[in-house]
Amino acid sequence: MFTIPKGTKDVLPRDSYKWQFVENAARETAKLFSAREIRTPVFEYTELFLRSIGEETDVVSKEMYTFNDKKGRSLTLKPEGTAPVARSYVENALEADSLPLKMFYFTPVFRYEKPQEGRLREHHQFGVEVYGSASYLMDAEVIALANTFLKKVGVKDLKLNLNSIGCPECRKKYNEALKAFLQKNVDNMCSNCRERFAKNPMRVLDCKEENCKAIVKGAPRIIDFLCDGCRAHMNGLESALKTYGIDYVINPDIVRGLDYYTKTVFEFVTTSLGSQGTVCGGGRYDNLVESVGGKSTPCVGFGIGLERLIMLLEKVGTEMINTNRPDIYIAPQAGDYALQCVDIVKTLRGGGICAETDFMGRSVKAQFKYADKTGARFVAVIGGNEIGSGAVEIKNMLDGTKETVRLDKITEYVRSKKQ
RNA sequence: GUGGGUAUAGCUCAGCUGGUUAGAGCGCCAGAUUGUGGCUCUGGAGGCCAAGAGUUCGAAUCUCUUUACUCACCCCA
Repeated sequence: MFTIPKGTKDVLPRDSYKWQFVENAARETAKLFSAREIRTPVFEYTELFLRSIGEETDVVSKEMYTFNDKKGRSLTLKPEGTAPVARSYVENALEADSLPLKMFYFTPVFRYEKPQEGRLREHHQFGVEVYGSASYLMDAEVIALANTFLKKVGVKDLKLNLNSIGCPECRKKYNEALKAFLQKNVDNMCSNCRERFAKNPMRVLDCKEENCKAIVKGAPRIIDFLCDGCRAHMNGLESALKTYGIDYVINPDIVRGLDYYTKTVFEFVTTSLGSQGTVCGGGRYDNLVESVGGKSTPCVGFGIGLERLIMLLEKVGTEMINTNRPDIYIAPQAGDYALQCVDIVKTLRGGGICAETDFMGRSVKAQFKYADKTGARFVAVIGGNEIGSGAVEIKNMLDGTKETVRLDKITEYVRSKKQ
């Protein structure tokens, strides 16, 4: 017996409607905001991710699926969706299109991690990336897009956490201040944090160790060290969010783990998913395009984890509309009528009706059960009476009522009733 | 990468201190008189009890190893 690789999941026929529901909502929302779809390959040259995400990050340093192809080129399965879009933007000179350019995508992303609740080695993201605008209005727009989508899909208890990690200039000052603050307690921190202190002191802030939590209390916050430009950006974003009517909390602790972020960072977080509560993460990355070889271009974007989102919807009991149901099931009264049923089904399908019939030689009763389970909206039995009279009783499976319809009018009948 | 936990039918789980043919619920299939679902009742199919080794007269049950899964840390979606 073969088993599925660790950290991956099949989407089964009985569940695929959930994905379709979420993806349709995402597409509709993207369209509402005039974002257009972009598709990039599942793998890229490894160098792209080293440059853009940052070699010191966990994602790059230990989580990438990297391999050599037959010509010895180093390729990597995409560990996130943003860098490939940046590569494509530069490579295809998309700045020649009118800016701002709003894009969205669906993509699998691969990270070699230890799987747990809400964390997989292959997961899927709905992502949005907007290029060309440095305005805080665009940050708000992108957040509003995410918010609209999440609302549309039916999640309620998500909290928007907002922070600014400044530009490289303010961050440098902040790191110095933070180090100075932590200096006296370095010896009392956990071993992880001692390392973090040296490499990236900001990471000490979200340590869960009680000791470190205590040490960190009262630490300077990046948000207090913003330069005038970054501060104005943040203030502007806040007022724009108020205009959109989107609630948020400033959370000085959120620091995204990818090096390309600047200024605005945000997360939509839930408490219903255990410790993997981040359903959507994003922010501004004004230096990414340049680091990938293009000309300096301001950008904002986010990624939403589809598995986590669907898990959340299941948990809070949101109804995901199942569109994978036959409109009508045509049941042969006995095997002799199978061909007549095929003929009727053929006609119905020609008219755009999703029609199904028996392929198992089952009794009428068993066919009704089957039709019920597949969610068929109507059922009609075809036998001697119907062929003789040219009319059939069509049963409405929702309320059990029946109506008599002429055999050559079934398509019109179902079409008029099905919406 | 670091720690816990769990492995028995398709799914969720019972199987007490080791004792004969391994159980339930759900699901699946089929019946409950004549061509009609959802409720109820009856019957049926389906398990090398994760794998390997050991202890024992005897192991799903005890011990060890392996593997898988899972949760938390880390990181992220």
